[in-house]
Amino acid sequence: MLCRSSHTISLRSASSHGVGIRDIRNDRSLLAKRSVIASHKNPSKRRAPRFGGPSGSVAWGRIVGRSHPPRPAMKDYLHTQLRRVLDTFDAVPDDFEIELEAPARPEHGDLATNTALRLASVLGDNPRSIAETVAERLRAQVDPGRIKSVEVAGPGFVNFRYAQDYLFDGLADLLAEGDMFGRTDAGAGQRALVEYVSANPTGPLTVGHGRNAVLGDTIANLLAWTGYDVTREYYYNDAGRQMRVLAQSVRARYEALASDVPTRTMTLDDGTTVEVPENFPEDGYLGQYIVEIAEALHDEHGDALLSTDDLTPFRTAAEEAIFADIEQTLRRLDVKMDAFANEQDLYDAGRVQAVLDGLDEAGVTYEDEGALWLRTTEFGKEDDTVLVKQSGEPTYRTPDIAYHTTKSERGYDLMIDVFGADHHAAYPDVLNALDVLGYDADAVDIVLYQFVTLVRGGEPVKMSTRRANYITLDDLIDQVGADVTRFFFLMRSPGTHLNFDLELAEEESKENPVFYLQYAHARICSILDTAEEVGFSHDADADLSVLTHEEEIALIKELLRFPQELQNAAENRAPHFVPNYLRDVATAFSQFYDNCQIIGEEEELASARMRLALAAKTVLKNGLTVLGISAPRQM
RNA sequence: GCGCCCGUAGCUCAGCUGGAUAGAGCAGCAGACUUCUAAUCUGCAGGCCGCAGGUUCGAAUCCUGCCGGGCGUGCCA
Repeated sequence: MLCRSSHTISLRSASSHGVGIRDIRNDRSLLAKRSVIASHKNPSKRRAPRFGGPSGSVAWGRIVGRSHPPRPAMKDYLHTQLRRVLDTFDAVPDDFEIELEAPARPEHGDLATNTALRLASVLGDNPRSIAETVAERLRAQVDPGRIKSVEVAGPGFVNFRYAQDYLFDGLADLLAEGDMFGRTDAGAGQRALVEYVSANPTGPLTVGHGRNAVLGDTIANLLAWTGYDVTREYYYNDAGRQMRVLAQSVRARYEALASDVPTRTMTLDDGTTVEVPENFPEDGYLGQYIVEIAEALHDEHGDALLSTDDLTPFRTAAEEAIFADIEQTLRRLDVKMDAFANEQDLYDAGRVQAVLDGLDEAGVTYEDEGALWLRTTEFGKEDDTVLVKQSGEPTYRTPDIAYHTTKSERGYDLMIDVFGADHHAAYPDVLNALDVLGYDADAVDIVLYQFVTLVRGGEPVKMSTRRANYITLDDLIDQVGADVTRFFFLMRSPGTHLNFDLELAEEESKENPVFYLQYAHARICSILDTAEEVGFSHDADADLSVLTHEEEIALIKELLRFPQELQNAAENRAPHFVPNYLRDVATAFSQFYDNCQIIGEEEELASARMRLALAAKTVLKNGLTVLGISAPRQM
């Protein structure tokens, strides 16, 4: 009796006039989250108001990408110069792509190109001699104020060395830009939607959700820093089986509180047993938080809810309580959301129906064994996929497709989904369906991350989701702190399986790489303060050209890479580039600090070094900000 | 079986849109604090880049086939 579908699709009508949705439940969740979907009920409108808008999206903070055109990067400059040279060769194809990169070894210069090597077969000449010609022509046209030398080396590389004035100009720009340094405009004028977390409100966030949240939040930051107008969105399923079982779980606990209810013994997957109230669902949620929600309901309503068959009060109470918990956890991690979207609104707005109609019109669905199928075999899958179950209830995939159509219609140029590896089989269906329905599936980009395994002293931590005796994301933050948690999730590529050793994280938090970065920042703050206390000062027109020490030059070069690093990280959806780069910055600063004094030097040099230290602090601060990690003034 | 991810130093991982002598952190060994934060720095040691073929002037990187681990392959989400 408790087990009624919220959404029943009649297949009889599906085959002829398109499916109809009988929505038995009209009393929508009372959640404070207002929907982004409700305002897009009209599918014919392909363009939605700019983000925020009448949807009244809920936010607790956002970063809006402010565009700040940087001075043309050296890479771009040399790219142009090289292109001009290549145009003087007849046989070079127009679409030949010039590659410029920073060599691994400093003796190979600051930038290098393999152009001659790659042209050897095309031009039928040996790479060395092509390189000589290219280098010679470049030398004749390149601005000596920017490029000090153009040399041929190795098998035929052309290596470039920066003129020192270029470095000093760059450093001055960096300082002038301050907390804007690093921002670029590749995404200017474009809108991006990043969907992440998207955990259903059935329990506390897990460590896996944490990886998702931190990855998504940081990718959103990166896009904002590269000029995109970014919206951060959380989607959850509140209309399906999961929430029903959740409500049933709460109800069973509530009944046990309100009256004497017989218990029964339930056997779990791992063979252990647990005593539950008689009416507790077979696949119910066993966590203590369910009991607490039931207790709160009982405190408020007494036994009054015993008489109703309606699950709504239980579901609503659970959803509200759990979402409050989830938001609290996300806040601790400084994970920001602009908007929430839910499944129920998609039904209410007719969007699920519209998808089924559209797919039907496209002829990619059929009815069999009482279910409605999507012909995924035509997209290269082994089997077709069920869209609507025999019970008349759509599978999660169907509203998922509908949700993505609403994203497209809201006019985003780029849509990123952050999914756990367990979703990799599902998202191709969504993309293919979008394509069939006439949406631009190419604008959707999926970031898949591998699972997190908690390890203690080399041994995997045994966790049972069923029992809810797992270490939650909150627990993890309690143990190692928000900064370490974020950093750990960000320092490795999403594609690699993450072994999170709790013992190591607790014991060695002092040795944790995140402290290395924070320490460098704090140290700079202290150095600058101390220098000022003893009477040194610096201002914007300090002469930077006195910075000629090897470590000073190396540090400047490292700092100037920052905008490009952020851009690479954003383009590749690879947040882990940033911690890796920042470690190099911190190292370069420490080496500078080790070799170069401020206090005790003559005033001009001291001022210039203070400016350089300030620049390093700026890059560390900005980088940590992108990562959502604090940059303390002292440690 | 099929699909996707992973396999690099003792450990955890970068590097993978092909480039020059394969890197970092931790662990190990040896050094550096009367000096602006030693949570730091310097040096040493540590590698058939899972295996075998192939493509290329050049392969950790691309292709094929194996081996090993993970995740999928639900009318669960």
